[in-house]
Amino acid sequence: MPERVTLRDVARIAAVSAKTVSRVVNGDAHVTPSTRARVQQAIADLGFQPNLVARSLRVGRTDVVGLVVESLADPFFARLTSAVEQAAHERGLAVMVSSVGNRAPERESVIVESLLVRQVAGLIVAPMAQNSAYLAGAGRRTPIVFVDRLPEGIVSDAVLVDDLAAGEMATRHLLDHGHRRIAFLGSELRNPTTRLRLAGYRRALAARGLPDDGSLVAVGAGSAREAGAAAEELLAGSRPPTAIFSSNMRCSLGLVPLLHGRGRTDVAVVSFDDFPMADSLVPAVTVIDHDPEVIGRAAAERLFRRLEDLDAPAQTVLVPFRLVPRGSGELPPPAGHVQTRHQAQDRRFEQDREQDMVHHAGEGRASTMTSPHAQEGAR
Amino acid sequence: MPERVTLRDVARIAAVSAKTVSRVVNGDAHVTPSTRARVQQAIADLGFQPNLVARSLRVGRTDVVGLVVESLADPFFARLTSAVEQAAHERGLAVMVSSVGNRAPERESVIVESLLVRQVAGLIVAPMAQNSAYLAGAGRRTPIVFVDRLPEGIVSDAVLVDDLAAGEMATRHLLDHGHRRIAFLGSELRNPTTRLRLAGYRRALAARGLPDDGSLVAVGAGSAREAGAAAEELLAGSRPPTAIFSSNMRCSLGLVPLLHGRGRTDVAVVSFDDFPMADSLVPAVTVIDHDPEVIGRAAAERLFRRLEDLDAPAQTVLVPFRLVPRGSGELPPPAGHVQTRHQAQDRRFEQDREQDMVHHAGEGRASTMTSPHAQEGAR
DNA sequence: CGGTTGCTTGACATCGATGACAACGCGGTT
DNA sequence: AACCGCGTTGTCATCGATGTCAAGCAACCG
Repeated sequence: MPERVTLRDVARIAAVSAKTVSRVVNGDAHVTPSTRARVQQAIADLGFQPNLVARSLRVGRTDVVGLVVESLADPFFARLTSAVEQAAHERGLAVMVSSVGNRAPERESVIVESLLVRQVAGLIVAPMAQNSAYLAGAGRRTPIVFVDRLPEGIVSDAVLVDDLAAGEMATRHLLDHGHRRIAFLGSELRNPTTRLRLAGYRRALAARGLPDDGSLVAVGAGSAREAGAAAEELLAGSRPPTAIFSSNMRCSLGLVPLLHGRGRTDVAVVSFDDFPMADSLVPAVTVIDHDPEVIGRAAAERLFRRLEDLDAPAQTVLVPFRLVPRGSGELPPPAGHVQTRHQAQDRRFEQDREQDMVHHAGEGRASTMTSPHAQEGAR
Repeated sequence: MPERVTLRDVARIAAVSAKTVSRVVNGDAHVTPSTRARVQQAIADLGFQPNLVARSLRVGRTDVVGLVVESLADPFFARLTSAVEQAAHERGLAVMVSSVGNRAPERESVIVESLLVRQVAGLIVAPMAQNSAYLAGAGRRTPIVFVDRLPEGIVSDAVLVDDLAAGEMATRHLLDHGHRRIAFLGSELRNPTTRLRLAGYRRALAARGLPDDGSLVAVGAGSAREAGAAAEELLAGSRPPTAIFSSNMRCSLGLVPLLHGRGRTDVAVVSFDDFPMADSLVPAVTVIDHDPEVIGRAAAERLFRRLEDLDAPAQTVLVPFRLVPRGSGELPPPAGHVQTRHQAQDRRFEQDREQDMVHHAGEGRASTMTSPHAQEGAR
């Protein structure tokens, strides 16, 4: 077992003090070229590598950022993680990831604490817990950026897509293609994301004066399988929907195979979240695309800036989304259901919301961006 | 900014020494119930949380494992990461991930070193570099488990699928369905995985006395797009293949959409690596399925055992794979090409290799498992 | 009742690096 | 020649926890 090489070993070989070695290692200018060379030679000879744990203890902070997501097996979070990792790496920071698992939102606080005791410099959290107030204390020491979901009970930096506007756009897209019975398929309602997308769905219906038919709203599916079952039930109803807005990827991964399996590819579908192969199916699946890489990078950048200025007011960053028409969302309702037909058929992207939006949240109140931005979607 | 609470603060409040607080925190039995209670009270009052960085410095090792993969955006590695993270979490270990990116295998050593200086307790590495000998020195201090690819130039623990046997099985499957002109689609040949799968392909052909036609081997595609282009070229040849063995997911994600786009779904396809939606396409895609979760967990378990016994001989663990027939791999060659037709049509899994194989590598030589196991696949 | 055992508890050094501050050497000034 | 200033280098303490070892104390024994 080779011995560990420390600063002092190098110092001894180079016949200088440990402090001087430290200076060389850290690129301090106050070292004469000759000593510097001697030290560097000794470092090379011994293969010295500084112990970042010791440095972290001394300087009181690590160069590690913590990332808490629901599941790394979920492609959305995987790509988000990938982007965070890349951005961090560019700044010389490492990333510790922890996944909460969709079973137990209450595990979130345990996971977060396990990162905090490891003295991470900052945290990026995709909150599962209904209320993130428990993080308020921690957030005073360790900056936290929330992603994907707006945290409740805490004012902090956040990076989000405008779920309400996106939900509204998806629904309006189906309305524009003549559908009047549009179902909403979603996961747990305790998830704020689902709630906002549902609110967008309802807003779009209301804008056309359509009733909000509770029998068309199927929420609670925790897995793709359950989502498929929920969809099956919807279609088996007495007045089945002619179109379905699937409000997240998990739902879509349940819904789409079901439709194909049952030969019901006549049902129009818009999926929130793009997914692999969505464009190879027949018909290809129309999606709301929001790029997890963009979200991840934005969150990382936000965190970096926060690390440089701990006292700036909290900011909420909204990242762009767009609707990608591919076929499934442009299917007409069956004859007898058709009522009107709008344009927007051949445009590659119905709307590309190139918002570079940055909102400044007030000191004292939670930042909110639901109302102002949901409006813009109107086309 | 709230002050940092340390052991000594707790000690002062509880009127004991720092050491005693340390004992309570670490569950040391040699503390009387009454002092223990007093200390616990003080800990609770102050909200003390131990500083793991300081502890790590003192005990000389962190409770973090490092994971190096090609790309977290790749679902295979994402799921592998997820499994590693879960297994680690169960042991109270954190995970630092770093992705190398497929552009620059030479970055691998930089990434590995950035984890080593952070004093990770162990490493799990999916090697990109052609030669991993540079890790030999590091591996003496920090245990390393290689996954997915057999490292070259170093003897170490490894967790792998038997790529050669799997490549052979995929090819034989196509042969069994009457194909005689079978193409091989793969990424860079410097990747040992690709090389082994190609070797399996050739072995299967040779076993039937078929020539190894170089014009049917398309390798080098670095992206899905390139794989699609390569496939297009194959099909445009004068004697095009009637079947294609796509040797990894990236290739499949290029190949399959291309075939659908060109209306060439008559070409038989077996894909190495399952991918989302593979079973919803028409025809559904026959795949060699090897579970990244199983690999990840196996690698983590291997690492844990290694951490407990640093001197045991290196082990190579082979994880099971299976061929999942779904349609695309069972397509017959077009009339005039048909020669024979075998059975094995309706069995759900052609073979489920429930190997729980553990190989013990000799001390002095690289562990190899290519020859013994490739044989078993014969059916 | 002295000595021994056994348990609880504390003093101190230590892990490896770095911040604060001082000493030192050298050249230039008056 | 004594002094000053400046840049290089070293000494020492420190970050927060834990291993070592010994002191302190009670019970128990002969």
